[in-house]
Amino acid sequence: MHRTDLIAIGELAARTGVAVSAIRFYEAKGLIEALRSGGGQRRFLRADIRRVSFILIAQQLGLSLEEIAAELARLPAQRTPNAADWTRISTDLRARIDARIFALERTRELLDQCIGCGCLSLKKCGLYNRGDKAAQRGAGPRYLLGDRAGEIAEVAGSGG
Amino acid sequence: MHRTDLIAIGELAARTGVAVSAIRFYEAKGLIEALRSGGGQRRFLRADIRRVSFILIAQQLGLSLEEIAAELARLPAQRTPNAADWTRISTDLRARIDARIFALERTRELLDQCIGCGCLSLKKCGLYNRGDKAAQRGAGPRYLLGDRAGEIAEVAGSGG
DNA sequence: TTGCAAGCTCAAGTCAGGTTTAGATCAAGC
DNA sequence: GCTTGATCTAAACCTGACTTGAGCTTGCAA
Repeated sequence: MHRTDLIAIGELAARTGVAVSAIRFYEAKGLIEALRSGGGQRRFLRADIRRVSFILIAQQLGLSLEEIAAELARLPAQRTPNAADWTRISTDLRARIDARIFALERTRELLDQCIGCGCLSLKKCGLYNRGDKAAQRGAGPRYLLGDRAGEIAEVAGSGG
Repeated sequence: MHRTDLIAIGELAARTGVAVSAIRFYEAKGLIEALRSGGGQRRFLRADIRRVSFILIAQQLGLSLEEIAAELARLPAQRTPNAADWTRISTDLRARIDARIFALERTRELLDQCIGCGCLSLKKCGLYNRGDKAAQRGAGPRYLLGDRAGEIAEVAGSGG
């Protein structure tokens, strides 16, 4: 542990490619924690570079910040995720990807049937009927309920 | 053409499973058009049931309302999309699905490599380096730039 | 004719994931 | 000691896709 083990927010930003404002935002959301200098400036551990990079990866895989926070909360605070942690987490993530691929393949099948018939029929079209189910889930913006990525998986999974 | 060829907003909502407020919203955005009754209430053509169902399907495939509006604008106004229209459009959509599946498969490959090594390394990790690129795209919420669904396709497509 | 569900408009609110701005303070080099 | 650049906080703003609410009108059936 050298004295340079603590880094400023600007360096963390530079190292991860994330904007300074985003890092503050992540801290506010509880995804990362910061120590403070005498003058009140944030000081991060080098380990936080990995934490932030994990956030970026998980985001790419479609997790919301809330879900990411939940994953990170399972790690010992302020510790770099080690190989075992990462294996567990990334195995979970892989299952998500598998589900999304499966759902898209199912969507493609349905679409192929649609291309064939050209009907866009409310009664018969598998694609439409999935949308219909989604719409009947109740109030609230469907977008926010996860219909962008998650919905397709769920509906296809439940046998449309 | 019976006299019941025109339907009220409530019926359109019921037939499509979309909230009345959402239909008004779509009209405001120019995705659909409404005639008006003597008293000023909206009256839709039955064909609009198909238009709305198309909106739902396209949304499931990740198109924004703006993109959907663009697709719909290419159709003759107030006409039911016919088989030829639908074939063209759905073939386009199929290409999108293919791209997304491909991108996810690539992501899965990278993740599998990661599971093996457990490094989460900034230098070596394919997943992380993609995130890094995304972060460097400039200002604005990455989420809104299409990184939720589109980004993965683009980055993987451009040869990672 | 009355009663009430369904419809109308317009403005404002919501949610995620941040960015931007303003005005003040800190840290470091010369 | 001074200047300059980095950082601080708090609040406002942004996009997309809607919903909610207030206050008022239509339309249809009994």
